[in-house]
Amino acid sequence: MEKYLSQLNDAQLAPTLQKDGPMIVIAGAGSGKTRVLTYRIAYLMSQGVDSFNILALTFTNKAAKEMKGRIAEIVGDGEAKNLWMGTFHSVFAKILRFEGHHLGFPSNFTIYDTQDSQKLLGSIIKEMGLDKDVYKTKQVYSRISSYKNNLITVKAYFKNPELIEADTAARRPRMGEIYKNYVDRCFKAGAMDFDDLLLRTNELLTRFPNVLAQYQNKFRYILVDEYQDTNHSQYLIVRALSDRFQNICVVGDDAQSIYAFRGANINNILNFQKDYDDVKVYRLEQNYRSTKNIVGAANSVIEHNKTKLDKVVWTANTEGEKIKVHRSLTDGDEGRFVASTIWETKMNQHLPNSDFAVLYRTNAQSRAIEDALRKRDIPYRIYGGLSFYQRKEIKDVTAYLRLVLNPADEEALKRVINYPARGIGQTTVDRLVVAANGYGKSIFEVLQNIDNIDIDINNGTKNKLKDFVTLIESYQVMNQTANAFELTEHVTKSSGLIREVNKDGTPEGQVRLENVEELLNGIKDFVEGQIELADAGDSLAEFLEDVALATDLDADKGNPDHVALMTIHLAKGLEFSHVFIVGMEEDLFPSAMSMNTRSELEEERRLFYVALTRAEKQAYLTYTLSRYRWGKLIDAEPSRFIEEIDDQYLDVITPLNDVRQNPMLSADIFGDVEPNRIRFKKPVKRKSETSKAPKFVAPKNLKRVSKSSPSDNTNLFDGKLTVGNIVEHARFGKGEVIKIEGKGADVKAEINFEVGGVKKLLLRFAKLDVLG
DNA sequence: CGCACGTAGCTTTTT
DNA sequence: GCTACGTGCG
Repeated sequence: MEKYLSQLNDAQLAPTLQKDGPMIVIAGAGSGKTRVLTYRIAYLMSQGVDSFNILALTFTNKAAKEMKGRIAEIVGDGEAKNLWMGTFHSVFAKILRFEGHHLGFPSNFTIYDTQDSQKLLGSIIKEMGLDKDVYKTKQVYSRISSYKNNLITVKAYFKNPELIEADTAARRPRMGEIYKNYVDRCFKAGAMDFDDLLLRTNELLTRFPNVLAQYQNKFRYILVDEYQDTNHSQYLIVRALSDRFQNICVVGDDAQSIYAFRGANINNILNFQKDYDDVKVYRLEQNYRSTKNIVGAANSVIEHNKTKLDKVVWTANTEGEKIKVHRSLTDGDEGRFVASTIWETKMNQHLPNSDFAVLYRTNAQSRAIEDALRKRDIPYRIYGGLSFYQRKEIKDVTAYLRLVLNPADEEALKRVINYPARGIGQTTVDRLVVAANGYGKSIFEVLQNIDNIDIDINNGTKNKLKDFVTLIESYQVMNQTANAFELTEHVTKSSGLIREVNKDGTPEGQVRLENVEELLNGIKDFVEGQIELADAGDSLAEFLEDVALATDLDADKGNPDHVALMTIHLAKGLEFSHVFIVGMEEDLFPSAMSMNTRSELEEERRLFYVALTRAEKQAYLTYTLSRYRWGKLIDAEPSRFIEEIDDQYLDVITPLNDVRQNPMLSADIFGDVEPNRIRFKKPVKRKSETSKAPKFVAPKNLKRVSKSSPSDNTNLFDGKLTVGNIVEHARFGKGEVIKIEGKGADVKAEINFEVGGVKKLLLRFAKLDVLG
């Protein structure tokens, strides 16, 4: 142990050696917080703390796995194995498998992913006969998600007039009913969504004091990584579990809080000291990762945020290279610049591909980079995006498997009952859903009793339904003896899935087939891994849980020497020698959708801070003058974040000739380009500025009926408005109707939108259906 | 009921 | 530019 502790500096050593009591470690980027966590756990164990009594919550399962690996190196495999380590979601899913029966859930409950949840909400909205353009599934889903993350149950919702009023004002008065139906349907299907894993854990710990006591007693030492990204629901779980022993260690960096959009509450870390008595505060401020230039640049950026804890990150590392800023004409050029720079740098300096990462704000940006890298034969891997397990063909296979384990799983059933096609149409499924709701049973139970219930389905279809039930039941029988791999292989073949995927013979079909094969290989590895660990429980159930909670980062396969392409969010916690941050443009980064409030903009800035601090030696910032978005070329201007970096850390490398000599650009676009300076003037005047009419974008909750061009302000809308109504606008958020004039077909409404506290924008549009 | 075609909406980030 | 869903015909 001493050997390891000697690797720590004094600042790191202090929190590592504090065995008991509440403590917070505020850890700057690259300051070795993972090392502190790792060694602290090992140290606890060396001090006689039983590994069964330690709970460590991490942000990704990959982080947990790596940390466990390192701890195993110190204390040995056997001991490390007993640690409870993982994401909030995976740890509490496990606990809910044991304890969920208290809440009426089966141990084999399904975990609904976002897609499942949204599909279910879509059907509920349809069944209730609501307008799907007003009740958009995505918006409804995120609303419900935020209720759950704030522990607002259905009951609590109906007791809260403010919430009801807010939803009514947003023209969704029946949100509460949707919420109730959704929760009921999930419960009946034996399913929990991501938020339920936390909400139901809270419910469990609150309603069953003996269960709480049991886990308080078990988890005597609790460590939470990335504490700045915990939401209210997670916060309460941690508080409840740590309440008895108060041995709670949270680690985080307020400057790297980037998940407010999914409910993370930065106040959890800002207020930690108020939550427990006698909290020890530690600060890790020395950065071991990056050069002085990178650390300096990152500090100068984060200075612009008002909300932050006191902390000065510094480094003893070398000055290093300045941050290079590069401008391109289009996103294609940007990609080519990235690819050629990677190529030259790795050739000149003999570096592996894995030293390079390309980070972007949105997944859609990966395409141009990808194309350029492919042309240069530079191996790359895209992380995130549509993850493997979300692909259609994979979800089809796992839906069968889910149904085997939990036949009540409504979304899985709807997915495969007619795939591959077996003559069971939408009408039949709708009738089954109605019957299931009527009888208070699952659809599968209705199917099993199809002859004994009153349902309008003809005999031919009934027989097809019976065949389907027999098929699933045969899989259930097989699952009692076969392992997950054998079962899955049998399912894909006998259900006709393989045939279906294979039948079109197109290259895409070929890829889908390969994906299914990859899934089978994955299951095989999983099963074999279990046998090795002598851990063979219900292999299918465990595999499905892994799938449901897998992040793309977790699976590392293929050629390990590749350039990494990912969103900045996904890059948190990682480091690379050379980092390209692409798309440094206004409206993209910061995102157009995150500039309405100071706190949103500050989160974008923290995101940029995270991006910059991933780099060890060299960072590049690239922006373009125009970029393809929605298949259209649109103008772009440099991100304000470039401007916020102190000049001394920047090196503007765009060769001026590149721009001047390009026939596509005349000199007057840029005027006289000053040497070695970026011009933040808009390169081209946009239409919206020159034309007199205000740019017209449809308010979100008004349905467009006519098809006239967007610049035309005589669009016809199907919407009901009255003065004072709140309308949602595609770009600026909420606005208030301040005036309505005219009659019948010539009604005009003026709407005032507040942007960042300032009344900025006035829109006019016509031909509305006006109330009152 | 199944398939082909058309169109709307999308692109902020994820467990 | 792509995808997912809706519509209309066989």
